Amino acid sequence: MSDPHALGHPAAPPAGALVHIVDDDEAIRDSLAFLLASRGLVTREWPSGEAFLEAASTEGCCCVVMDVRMGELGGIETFERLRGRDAGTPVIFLTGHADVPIAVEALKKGAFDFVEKPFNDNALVDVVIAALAEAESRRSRVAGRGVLEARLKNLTPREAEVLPLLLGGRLNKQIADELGVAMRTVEVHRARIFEKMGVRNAVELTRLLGGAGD
Amino acid sequence: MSDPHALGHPAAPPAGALVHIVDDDEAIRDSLAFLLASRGLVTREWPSGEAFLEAASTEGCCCVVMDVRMGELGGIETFERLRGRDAGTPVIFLTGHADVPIAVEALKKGAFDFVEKPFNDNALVDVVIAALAEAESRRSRVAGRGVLEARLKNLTPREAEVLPLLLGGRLNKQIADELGVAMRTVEVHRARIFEKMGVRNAVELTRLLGGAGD
DNA sequence: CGCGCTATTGTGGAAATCCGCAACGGCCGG
DNA sequence: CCGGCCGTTGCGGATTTCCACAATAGCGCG
Repeated sequence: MSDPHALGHPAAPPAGALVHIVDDDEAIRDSLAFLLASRGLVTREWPSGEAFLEAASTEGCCCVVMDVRMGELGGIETFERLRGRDAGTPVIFLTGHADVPIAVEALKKGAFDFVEKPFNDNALVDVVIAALAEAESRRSRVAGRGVLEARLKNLTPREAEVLPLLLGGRLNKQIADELGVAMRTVEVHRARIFEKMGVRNAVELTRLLGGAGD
Repeated sequence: MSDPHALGHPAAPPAGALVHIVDDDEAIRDSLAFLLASRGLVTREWPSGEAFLEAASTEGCCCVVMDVRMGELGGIETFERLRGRDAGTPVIFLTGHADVPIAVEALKKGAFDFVEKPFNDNALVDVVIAALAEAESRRSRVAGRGVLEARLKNLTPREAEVLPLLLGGRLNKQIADELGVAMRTVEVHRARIFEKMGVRNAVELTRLLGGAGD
């Protein structure tokens, strides 16, 4: 097992972070919870993939440590269902069986890491802390995108029509010709777009949206 | 083993594509070469990681199919050295030993795929073709970046100084104040930047460079 | 020394952008 | 019916951007 996204030794976990432990073996769950708690991490135990999916909230900053092999619903399948509803939560798989295709599949599907038992305690905790940092990073990105999308949704239909033309570097005169309106009208739309998007000019808007206004 | 980056059934490989086969077992090399040739792929065999690194050119569109365990220089180490000099060539690892940590490590280090022997012939060919498509895609991206960097290098020192200010959405007057020059001077630099970067206005420039002018 | 390049600056004029103020018409909901 | 919102347009004026033409000074290289 390797140190996955090592940027140096992982620091303290984000505030309010939670580690979900999903395993049908109670002894293992408890043992993991004890280990993580001894490093100041808050955990929540789940006896099955179903239980986890049914009742766990992954809204706050959290990650999942999950066994690959479980009763009805296996770890990989649980992971896929989780991704369907929340793709931002990092998942670390544990397995007691050397199974390369499963490991490859999990990682390619986006699992954060894949750990064979028995594992080194310190190394696993480091992976968990790194996963929590990644979870926090993903949340920040998603939040920023949400603000942007809300602002875009606040544009009127006509403003939304002008936006890509504006981002294309067109003159007001050209846009007016294309839409069959007066140049003054384009100026009004333009000013309203800047105001709603919280920018001062076309360059700031372009930096904010890049190619996303197409 | 899974279909890695499946976008549907992989099409024909890019023109001029080459598959490097790196394995110290000659029989396996020949067998692989035969299989890939039967699907119209051009191959080149290498008996060791050293031989491959020393004499192989990875400039054109190509990918590598490599055994994990080899004599002196192992597959993973060969891969790391290759990445040090050319990070764009996709590498597919083959292994006859179930070894999860190695698989996890390889994928996390950026390997394209990891395949256990014995493997399904058709599936392996599909992975190779997908890897070649990925190689082509990476080359296009790198080429585009090269053109951009050449243009940026063509700017005079003063122009390079004005660029980030321009991309920050600043007025010519503000830039002039900050640099302690006349507004006319800023206009000249600005016009020269547009000309050299092949754009017509600040919006086009911003789209081209995004935040990269900082 | 002459040439090319870089950096700077001024003049005058045109085009583009920005915007306050004002107004009109249509649509929708309370 | 009235008010709010959307879309449109005009006027006049200010600011900003763009640029042809012209010029100077400094530096490096053949």
